[in-house]
Amino acid sequence: MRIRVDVSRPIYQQMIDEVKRAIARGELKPGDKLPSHRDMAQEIRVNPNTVQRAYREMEQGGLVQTLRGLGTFISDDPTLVERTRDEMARRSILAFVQEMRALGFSPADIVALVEKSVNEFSDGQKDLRDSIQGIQQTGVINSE
Amino acid sequence: MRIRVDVSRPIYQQMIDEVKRAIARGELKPGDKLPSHRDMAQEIRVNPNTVQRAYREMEQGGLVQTLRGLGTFISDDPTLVERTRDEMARRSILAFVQEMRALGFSPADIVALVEKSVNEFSDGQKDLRDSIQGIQQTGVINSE
Amino acid sequence: MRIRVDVSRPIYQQMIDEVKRAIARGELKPGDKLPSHRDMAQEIRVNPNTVQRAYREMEQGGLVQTLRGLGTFISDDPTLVERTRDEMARRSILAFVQEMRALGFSPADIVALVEKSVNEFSDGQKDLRDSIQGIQQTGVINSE
Amino acid sequence: MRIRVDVSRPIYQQMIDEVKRAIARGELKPGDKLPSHRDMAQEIRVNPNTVQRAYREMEQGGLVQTLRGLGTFISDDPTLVERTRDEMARRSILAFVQEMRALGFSPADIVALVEKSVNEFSDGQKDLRDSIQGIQQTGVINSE
DNA sequence: GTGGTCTAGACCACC
DNA sequence: GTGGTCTAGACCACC
Repeated sequence: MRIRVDVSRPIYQQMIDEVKRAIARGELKPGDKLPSHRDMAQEIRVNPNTVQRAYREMEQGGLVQTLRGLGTFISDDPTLVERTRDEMARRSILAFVQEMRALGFSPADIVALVEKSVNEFSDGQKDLRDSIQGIQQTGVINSE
Repeated sequence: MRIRVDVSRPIYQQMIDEVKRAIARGELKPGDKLPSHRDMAQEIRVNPNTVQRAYREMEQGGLVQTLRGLGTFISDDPTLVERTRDEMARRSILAFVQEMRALGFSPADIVALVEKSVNEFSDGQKDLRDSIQGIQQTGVINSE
Repeated sequence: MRIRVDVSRPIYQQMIDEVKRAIARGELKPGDKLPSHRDMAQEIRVNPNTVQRAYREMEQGGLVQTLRGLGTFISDDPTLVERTRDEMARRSILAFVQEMRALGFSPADIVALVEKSVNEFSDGQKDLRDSIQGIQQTGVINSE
Repeated sequence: MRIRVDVSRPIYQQMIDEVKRAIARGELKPGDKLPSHRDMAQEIRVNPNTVQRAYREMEQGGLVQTLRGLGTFISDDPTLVERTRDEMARRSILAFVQEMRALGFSPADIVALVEKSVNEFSDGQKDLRDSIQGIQQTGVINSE
């Protein structure tokens, strides 16, 4: 048996994922300005260096553009939203299918279960979301 | 935009989830003995009290049985594996569908993508698993 | 012959029993707030962790509800008082009948003795209570 | 609300009660010899002074007789068993009726409930006893 | 200020 | 050696 305890993903990676998710969902649009790393750091109560690292890696990945003295902006790339959405979706699907296979579900089972779940899933989503005990949050920032 | 940084789920809950996953996958079978809380604590480098709390809550949830002086054992309940598998699957599906909907995929999209993914999915993937998840682990224990 | 010396029930279990008794007697009502675990700990001179454990187990048992940052409250469940009263009564009766049987009294004796005692029992006895039990108490808290 | 936590009755009182219970049940008979206080202390892992105090108080209460150099013996009083049994029963009944009244049961309720319980209560007693989670024991001595 | 988690470590009961 | 209880105290999240 294997028991794993993760002490939590590195914060800068979590931040990158959150930005990607926001882009994919349309909550952040190309051209939008991110808070300065100092502001961001203060709001989510994280070391400014950590934010800077997240911004730096996002820049290297083409996700954002940093203009000295002006700030950091979501890249003005017309394919960005699409690409990000696909990446996030691919990751999601892969992890999901792997987990379900590991639990012993056949491909047919998985499809059937998702089909059933997706249909029951109408407007009540937002409410369902809160009822998931899964994720504890440390800091939440609300810009826009 | 919302940036969330999770501090990671409580260790004792992660431990419970890992045990549930192991049961659901058949890696832990009814009657199997878990390491003593002291051993487990040492191996995953966590305080014995934390392990004990995980064990205690699993006992209260009927997942394990504790015999004083003997140890803690996976419950010898014939429905346990099935029930646990179902619970884990339900959680997995719910989280997945919510994420995909948040990314803007329609129910039909989701089903189609899962269908496609599931078919491409052969057996060699087990190995890919560890390299993908990107989860920073503190301790890993391998018993049995 | 058997001489037993009990080290006394665990403190957290005694606390749970006391709360159940108070609910069953109507001294604590659904919606009532319990003292914060820190206050309670100080007043009955017990470690805050011990109180927290009692509160946590009561929450898991549906006896109380905990609202983060607000406090711990007796569950607002209409059946709670009734259910708790029944549980406490059942425990009381069972222990009593067992003791009497062990002392060699026949079922008929027991009923007769209780019948006699119950009739002699007027209302002034509430006051006698504390002077009789002979229980050494450490801390007593009086809220409300 | 009142929350009481008893740190446990004084051990010497518990010992006296256990001896009374054993006499009342016929497990200890007039003339029987009790272990020396040193032996008793060792077996139930209690300070010899504590045992000595219990023996002293039992002697003062006429329950036992101590013959220097010979030991401590259950009093050879023909009425002892009867008297002790009555005392234990009276205490039991009183505590029980008070508790039930405090829980809001009417005299008629109490009699009815006891009547019902006593009838369901046949031979399975010993087994029922173990299933009560109430009492934790520290030391158990088995003589005779 | 409220609850929640976690560590460190003592001491006990049952084997 | 196994689990169970408890203390002392740190640090965090949510108000």
